[in-house]
This record gives sequence, structure tokens and C-alpha cells, in this order.
Amino acid sequence: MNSSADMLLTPSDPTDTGTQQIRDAIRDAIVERRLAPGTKLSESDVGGLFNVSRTLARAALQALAYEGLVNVERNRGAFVAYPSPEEARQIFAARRLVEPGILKSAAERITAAQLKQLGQLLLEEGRLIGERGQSARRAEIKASGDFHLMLASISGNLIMQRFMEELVARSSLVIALYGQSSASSCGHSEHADIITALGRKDVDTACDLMLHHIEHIEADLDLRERKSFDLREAFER
Amino acid sequence: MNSSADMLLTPSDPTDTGTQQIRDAIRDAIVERRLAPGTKLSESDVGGLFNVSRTLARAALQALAYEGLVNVERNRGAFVAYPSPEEARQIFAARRLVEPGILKSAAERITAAQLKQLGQLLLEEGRLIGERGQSARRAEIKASGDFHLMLASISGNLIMQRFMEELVARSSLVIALYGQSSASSCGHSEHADIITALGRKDVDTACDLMLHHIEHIEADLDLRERKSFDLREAFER
DNA sequence: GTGCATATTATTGTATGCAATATAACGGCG
DNA sequence: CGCCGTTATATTGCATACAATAATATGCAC
Repeated sequence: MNSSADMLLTPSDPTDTGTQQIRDAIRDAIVERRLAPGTKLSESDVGGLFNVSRTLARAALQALAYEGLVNVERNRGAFVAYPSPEEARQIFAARRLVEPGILKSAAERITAAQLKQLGQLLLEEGRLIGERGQSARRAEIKASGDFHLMLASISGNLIMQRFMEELVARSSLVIALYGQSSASSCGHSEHADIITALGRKDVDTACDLMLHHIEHIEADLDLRERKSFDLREAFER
Repeated sequence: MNSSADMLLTPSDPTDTGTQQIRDAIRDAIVERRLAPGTKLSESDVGGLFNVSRTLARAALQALAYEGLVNVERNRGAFVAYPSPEEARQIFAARRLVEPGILKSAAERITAAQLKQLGQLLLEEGRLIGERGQSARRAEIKASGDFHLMLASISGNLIMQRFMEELVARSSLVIALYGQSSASSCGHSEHADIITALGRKDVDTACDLMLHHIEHIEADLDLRERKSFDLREAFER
């Protein structure tokens, strides 16, 4: 029993309505890699963990499926997504396509306060890289993604922001699956370079740096077709 | 009773699984403007129309909410989305940001057969513009959107394709709400121009044309803040 | 007749129950 | 011993039932 991962996430939080809370908790767990790709997420288990009925658990899983973080197979259930190399390529292609434009919009609208906030985020990120331990790694992953998300937020376009949230989350899955270097996430210095370029309103180089940054992350992936590609989601751990 | 729109869509189709079928049918109804923005979509009514329980109806509505075509307000129910002028701007900003890149990818991969297909789509579109009647208008709206979607499909990036589907669908809502010109959709000739540029592998002008095309659509919108902005979804018709 | 408090109705939120499907366990047979 | 068909178990798909909330109607005071 309990073949599903007994994820160690905080199932408590009085605020917010059921489904969303569950969805957020599971998403965090996936993005922070406490839930491995392919892990089965049974409705009963999820419901049990959060003390809700299968109805809500199911709704949360469905929502995560829309975000591409979970695959639901008919009559078989929900699994943490296991992006194929091709999907991985498309995710990063999407980021290359979208992030320069977002950065450009952000550059046009950014305020001094926001620039400062970005700097603080960077500092935090740097601090975490120095620390050891699981939780520091997780926080680092999150901070690294948050950099890109904050830029999207600054751009002021909620639609692009949501799309980026999806892309960043799925990127985390891809890196977990295909990343080679020990560096848990993207190069910290590159983030800094982008910000300094942004600070001097040098949009073009900022965009260039962003593109290279994404390419660097991608270069660290080993996207060769694995032997058993998708073989029942790698035996659905 | 039956305050919800009695939409005249075919509620029958043996193939495909419940939720998805409902979702697609309602989405089509929204995109083709048979369902006006703000229309209430009660779970019972939707379920009744498709002869399924509220469970499935609810799931379909939730899915549409994720696509931005429906707003669900807690304890109040689901309504056909009523994008604010600001949302409208963001939707088109997103399209300006994304479509040139998609077009570029498409240009790199397009085959002769696909180019021909695009031409046929254009012909069909032209034919529909000549015709009169509601159903021709609807088909025209769809064809016009399909042009952009086919480009996304040719680009080979499923993620961008899905994103474009969302944007095109929401654009239809925006045009329904804020469009001024009688032309139900975008300029037909501009589509043609883009394709000819694509035909001679002239990516740069194709992208330029696409940008202008989007700007033209946007220029036809009257995005001044309406008097009762969001006043309970315009009295939730 | 208007305004407000109350009661009634309708609709949504959530849990539970049953049928259908898939997975796993079992046992005979080659 | 391995293979295959059967049975048993677990899990999902869907519908229904009940509780909670919002919308509406009613009645009373003024």
C-alpha cells in the first residue's frame, strides 16, 4: 500500500480553497523535485494526504495536467510528467522564443524599486548556492526560476507571466531528468549579467545574454533518446 | 428557468470521452460567438444539454477556465469570459510577442505540401467572406483563426501551438466585445501577403507583415474603458 | 411605496457510492 | 519452469446525495 510517494509536504494551510491549495502544494513538490517524474499520484493517496475527498484530489490533478506537470492516462490515473527529449526541446524552444520579448517589455517598464528587488533576489540566490543541504538546493531551484518569473511579472503581461510559470515549472522537470552538471540550476552569474545590462537600459545585450543563458541551460542537457523511452512511463515508479 | 443560454450546438457525438467533447463544443460556441461574453453557464444546464452529470459539466467548465474562456467565481458559477480592455491589450501584446517567432520557426520547417494547404485555407477563407448568413460568418471566424493556428502547427512546437490556440480563442472574444468594423475578423489579404512572403522564403518581411497584421486587428478595437466595467460581468446576462 | 430583515429557492462545493477498467495474484497446463 | 487464462483486488470514471452559499422572494415596519 501507499505505493504513491509519501511526499513530505505541508498539507496544512488554513487560507485558500481546497483544490488550489492541493494543486500548489503538489506543483511545488514537483518543481522542487521532491516528486520524481513518473511517480504515480493516486487520487485516494492525494486526497488522504490533504484530508479531502477524491473529488478535490482529482480536480487538483486535472489542473496540474493542464499545466503539463502531470499526465493523466484514461483509466490509469495521474503521474508526474515525464517529458520526452522532444518535449524538452520544445519547452526550451518556447523559452528562447518568448523570454527575449518578455525581457524587452520588462525593460521598458521596470522601476528602480523593481530593479532593486531583482538584485535582492539575486543575492538570495547567491547565498543559497553557498549553502549545503537538500532544502538549500530546493530553495536554490526555486530562486533560480523566480528570477525569470519576476522578469515576466515586471513585463506587466499576466498572460505571458502565466505562460512563463508553466515553462519554468516544466523546465525544472526537464533539468531533473536530463541535466548533467551538478549545478542544480542555471548559471548564477548569467542572471547577474542580465540585470546589470538591464540596469544600464541596454536592452539588446540583455536579450542576447538571456538567449545565451537559455542556451547554456539547454547545453547542459543530455537529450539523447533513452533506451526505454516512455516504456510505460519508465515502469511508473 | 433555463436562464442559461440554450445554445444550439450539437450535443451528440458518440466518439471521444465526455469532458473533452463538452469542452470542445462549448469552446467552439464561444469562439464562434454563439455564446456571448458574460453568459452564465450553469453546471446543471450544461450537464443537461449533453446528458451527463454535473460532475462532467463542472470538469469541462474548469478546463475552459484554465484556457481563459470562462470565468468561474467561487460559489457563483461559471460565465463566458468577459475580457477587460486591459486583458485585451495583453492578449494582443502576447500575440505580437509570439507570432513573429512562430512564423520564423514555421518558415524554417514548412514543406511544399504545407504551403499548398495554407493556400487552400486561404481560398476557403476568401470564399466564406463572399457568402452571407450566420453560419458563413462563423465559418469565416474559424477559418481566420485557423490560419494563425496552422502556422503554429507547422512550426512544430506543440507548446507554442497550444498557447496560440488559447490566444486565438481569446482574441475572438475580444473582437466580439470591442471590434468596431463590420469585418468579422482580420484582413484576408494580409493573410495572403504573409503566405506569398513565406513562399519566397522571405522570413523577415513575412514577420513584418504578421506584426502589422496583428496591429491592424488591434487598431479596429475600441478599448476605451466602458462605463460599467465588470459591473458584475455586465449584469451576467 | 421604500427599505430592511427574514424565509424560500436555486446553485454550487464536497463527499460518497456504484459500475467499469486496469492491475495483480493465482492456478492449471503444456 | 514458464506461459496463459481466470479470478481477485485496487483504482478510476461517473453519478448521485447532502451541505453550504448565494440569489430571490416575501413580509413587515415605517
